[in-house]
Amino acid sequence: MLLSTKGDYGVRALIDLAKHAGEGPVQRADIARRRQLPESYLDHLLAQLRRDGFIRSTRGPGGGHELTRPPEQITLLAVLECLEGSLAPLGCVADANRGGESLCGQSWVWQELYDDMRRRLGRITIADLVAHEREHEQAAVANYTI
Amino acid sequence: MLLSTKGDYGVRALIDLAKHAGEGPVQRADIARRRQLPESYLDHLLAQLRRDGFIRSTRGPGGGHELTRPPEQITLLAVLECLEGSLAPLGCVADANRGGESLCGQSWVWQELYDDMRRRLGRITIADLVAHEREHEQAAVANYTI
DNA sequence: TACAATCTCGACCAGATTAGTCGTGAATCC
DNA sequence: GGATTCACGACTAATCTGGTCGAGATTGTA
Repeated sequence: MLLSTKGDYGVRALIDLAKHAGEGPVQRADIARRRQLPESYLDHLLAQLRRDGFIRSTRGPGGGHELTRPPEQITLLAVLECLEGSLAPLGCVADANRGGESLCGQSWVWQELYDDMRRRLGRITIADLVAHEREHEQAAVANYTI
Repeated sequence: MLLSTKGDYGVRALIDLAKHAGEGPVQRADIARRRQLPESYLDHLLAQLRRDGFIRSTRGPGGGHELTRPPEQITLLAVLECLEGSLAPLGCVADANRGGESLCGQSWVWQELYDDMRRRLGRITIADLVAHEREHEQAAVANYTI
């Protein structure tokens, strides 16, 4: 498994924030409820996202979390590397890409795959994910009214 | 990290067997020495490869391990799925691809990436890896003689 | 038949990671 | 002052990783 729930949950949380952008801070409890995430675990993920500058948080009544940038400027790649660390498929590929040295046997295979994956994830933004989610809602509504 | 050392070591072992195909059984100790793997750990990997029909093993003096098929017919995909289980990047993708049900939020992204990776790995065989290794040896020798 | 070489298989283990929970404290608003 | 909300670190249980070890089965050879 390339990703743990950290990446998954974290992206879901950012989608939620993006969807409520411009409405003031969004509370942790609301994110957790809407996205079905354990709130106290979400806390850790938000902390990481804050440290890396994806969100800003304010305390006290009416406080909560907000994106620091428009969702069009937040790539899936950046978010996942923030929450998961390197996405390299194999240790030796990660080493090599951090200026390390030896590539292991089949790493030419992995390097290609890795580069391609990063390229793709670098082109997808949180805004894309929100758009996709909205489409699905639309579809659900359409089904409903027929 | 998508892969653990299991996949890595297992592939290395199969490359070794492919390189010595037609010379009779290859001993675990020799594979371990040549490929720099812990022998008793390699034991487990060979057991798994045997259960899945990639290799055949014989005991007693002169015994060892051999490929059951020509290396051109063994894909990297098959080997890795044998040793690592599903290569799906995310749990929900694995579920969906085993006839499961719900795909999670961003899974359209992952499904595409996953399909592409499987296609690629399905086209690479152990024979390709051996060829690649031989080339590198050639290159090393060439450097030497200059 | 004895013995040595090999694989076979399961038990065991230490350390890391994952996926959390919980509690205390700090900031903020009323 | 009290309620609300985030901040942060300690703690935990379960699982995975990357092994080691030992007793036993099988086979070739002298």
